[in-house]
Amino acid sequence: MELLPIIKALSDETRLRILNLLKLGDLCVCELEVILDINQSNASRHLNKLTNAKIVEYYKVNKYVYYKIREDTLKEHPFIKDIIEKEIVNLKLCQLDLIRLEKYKQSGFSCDDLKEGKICLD
Amino acid sequence: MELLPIIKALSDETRLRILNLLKLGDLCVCELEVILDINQSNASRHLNKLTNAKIVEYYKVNKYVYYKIREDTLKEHPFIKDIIEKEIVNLKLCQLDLIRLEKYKQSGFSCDDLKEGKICLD
DNA sequence: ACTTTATATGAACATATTCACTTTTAATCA
DNA sequence: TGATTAAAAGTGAATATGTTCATATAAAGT
Repeated sequence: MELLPIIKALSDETRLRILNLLKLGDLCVCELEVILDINQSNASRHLNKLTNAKIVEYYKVNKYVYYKIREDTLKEHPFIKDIIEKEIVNLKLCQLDLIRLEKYKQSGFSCDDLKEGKICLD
Repeated sequence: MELLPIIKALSDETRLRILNLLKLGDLCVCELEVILDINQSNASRHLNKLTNAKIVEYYKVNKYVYYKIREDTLKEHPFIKDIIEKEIVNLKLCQLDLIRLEKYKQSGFSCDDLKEGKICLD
């Protein structure tokens, strides 16, 4: 509905990186922190912007808050989908993030393990 | 090529309004000033941002600088075209701008008349 | 050459955004 | 109930962005 807040929400590299990861599946805040190597406060704020723009939404599972892309908004504003699927792919940082995401997934670790430094994605 | 500067250039209402007008044909700076009712400095700066992002380009005719949308960039980044053609249309201000553009065109006046206050678009 | 004028740019200011650090909230688990 | 903890929210500093006024530039017309 609100075009400008959407474009503004998309005009930040960290937020594009977040969408780049969420494109492949829901993730909770602490997972995003580790994979993107950003602090909790930052992650929360950027997720809040994306939420306000209705680009993502969240749901809770136990202690964790999972974020996911809102398909209804993507359907209403196809250009967002276009950016996420076709444009972001070319950003170097996003490509590296995907490698880190893959490492994380293959590690078999869960959120509970993250904060204990059990995982090194570098 | 540079995604983020493009999205940032699009994340401002005045610049979207400019693109909304240029979509229907090239316009010079002074025409944009009058139709959008913004001052010259502002117009110039916003046009500069759009130019840097390679969304528009300019050419000179006599004393006037005309701006036009860069079709090559739109082809390379279809989401821009999508925003200009399908999204902007819903912005109230853009709709009003189109009415003013129409009035200007039908007035038969040229750039040379603009500064003399011969035209009232309200 | 001089003046005019369309556009660009510099400087100052106001506002908005981002970030790190800290505190709060709310839920979970002992 | 009390402790723990994931996430959100407050604060202030740093940076970025937008606006205006004044001036510069560069081309056109006289």
